[in-house]
Amino acid sequence: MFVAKALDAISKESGRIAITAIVCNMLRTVMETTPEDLVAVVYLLANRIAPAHEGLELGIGDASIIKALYEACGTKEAQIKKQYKESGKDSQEKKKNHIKALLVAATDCEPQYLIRLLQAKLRIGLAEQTLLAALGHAAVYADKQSSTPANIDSSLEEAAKIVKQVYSVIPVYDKIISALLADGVWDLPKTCSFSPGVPVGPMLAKPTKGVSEILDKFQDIEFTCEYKYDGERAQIHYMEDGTVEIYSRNAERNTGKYPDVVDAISRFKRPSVTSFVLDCEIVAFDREKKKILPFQVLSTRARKNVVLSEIKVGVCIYAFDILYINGQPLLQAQLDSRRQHLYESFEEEPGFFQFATAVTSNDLEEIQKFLEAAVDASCEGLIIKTLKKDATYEPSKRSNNWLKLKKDYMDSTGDSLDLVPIAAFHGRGKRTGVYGAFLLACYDVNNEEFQSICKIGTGFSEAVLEERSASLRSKVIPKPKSYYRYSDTINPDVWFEPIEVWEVKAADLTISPVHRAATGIVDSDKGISLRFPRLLRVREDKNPEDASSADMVADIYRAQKHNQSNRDDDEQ
DNA sequence: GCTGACTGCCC
DNA sequence: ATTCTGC
DNA sequence: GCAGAATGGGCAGTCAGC
Repeated sequence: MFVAKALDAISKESGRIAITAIVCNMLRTVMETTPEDLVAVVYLLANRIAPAHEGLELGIGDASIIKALYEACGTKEAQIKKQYKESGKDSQEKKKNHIKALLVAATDCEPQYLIRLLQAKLRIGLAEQTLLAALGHAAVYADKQSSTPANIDSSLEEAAKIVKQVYSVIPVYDKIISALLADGVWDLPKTCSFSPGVPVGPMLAKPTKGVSEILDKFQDIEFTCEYKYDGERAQIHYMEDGTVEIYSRNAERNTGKYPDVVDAISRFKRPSVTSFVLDCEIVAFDREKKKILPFQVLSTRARKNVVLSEIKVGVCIYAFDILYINGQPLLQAQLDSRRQHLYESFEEEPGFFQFATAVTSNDLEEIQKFLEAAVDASCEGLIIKTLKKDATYEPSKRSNNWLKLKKDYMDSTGDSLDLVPIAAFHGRGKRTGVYGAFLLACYDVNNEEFQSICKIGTGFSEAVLEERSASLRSKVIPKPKSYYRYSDTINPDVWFEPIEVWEVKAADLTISPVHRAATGIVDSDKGISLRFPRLLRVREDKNPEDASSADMVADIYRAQKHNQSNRDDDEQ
């Protein structure tokens, strides 16, 4: 099959330029021969079946693929599973071969079905941004009049930029492609542009290690600081006809999850406002105690067809930006002007709708204090934003105009623990042949046992991952030790002797349904786990018995803002 | 009707 | 989410 | 610095099997 061959060619290339060229050529061919197929081909390459906000999903994951392969080829399931996980590369190949073989043998609708299986992850170095660039390039070639060979390269670059920009504002391939085929790239920003009701890619922030780095990056620029709330990013669209849509960070339609938010709009919107697009964070909120609740509480909310009267977790909207007001897009406006619109157009209602707490200062100590205050108010940290210059809203971009500062990014602060790898999982893709993730444990001194606390799979350079895999491979044991505490549902590929100690950083500690650290100390039968665990370094100087103890884990958990039962234990 | 595995989507 | 890496 | 690809905890929703 034509597409399959192209994918194969792409997977053999590593350079983005080469990949873009292959995709571009494929798209050109389709445009010239069967333009009506272009949308389908693009969706195929994008690994999607519909725009995110339309909420279609496949419901096919690894487990189903393994089973399907089993049923289709009659190989033993266990064997495939083994190949698939154990020797990733081999199994990747085999899997591909299986699918290839099936494609060859397939009839009628089968190929389509099998290709869908592939959709889980393409992992061939082609993703959205490259596809968009290729689409732009292909459109230049299709536009015979304008492209003079002399400046073809800059034309290609410009076209890629246009397509990416347009996609960030209206992420609907169907619309972009039909506009592209009808009127070409150069007019695309006019023929296909932002429209209320369609989610805009939310602007993202770059991680930053400390206040001094911020002052460094924003040397002569005016900037402002805001609390970074720990909830769910939301983009609220309010249309002229009164319709409301709420979109997630990844452009999923969340309207049905937040009827309470929809209901509150008429109260916090000023009467003069006839339409808007609001950028905000939805945060779980205890209105009786007037307290922000942890993300984990927010995530227990029902997600589909929620009925207003049955809501158990109240929610407060923290608004921080506005992209559209009364028919006028504000994406090109500077933040100070967008903020002015924001403050003028809405009214705060404590516990329901508030503006993100903000301070404008360039004093290191003041910002440091503001960060402390943010953490004290149950926030993750700060977002620091340019205010008047280079301060437009840049959809989908992790722009330098927004920086995020969290306590756990800073070298000197944040929770770091010393933990013992007791098991591992075979890596896939570029981790083939080494372990892809490890199961970590703390040490319970009292019971002399190692209790699982989290898995870890990030923070390793390739070299370190190679070293640790080699080192631990010689410590594999056939069965877990009797003094390992873990859940049966974990199912690692290999178990280890307790030998090494790794220093691990985390953003938070959470009560876990699966991990066993400190079980019986803060909760009678649930353990503690880590949020966003990553490897800092290997502690060559420590023995497993010197790892963080269950008691220490419990202490760190209790020290977290959210978990303090009352305020009496705070220092004066 | 309940349970557990799987999936998708939040972070 | 966080992190690393090829280009 | 971008883009992509490794990987984390944990929730509700879904569905097969008991």
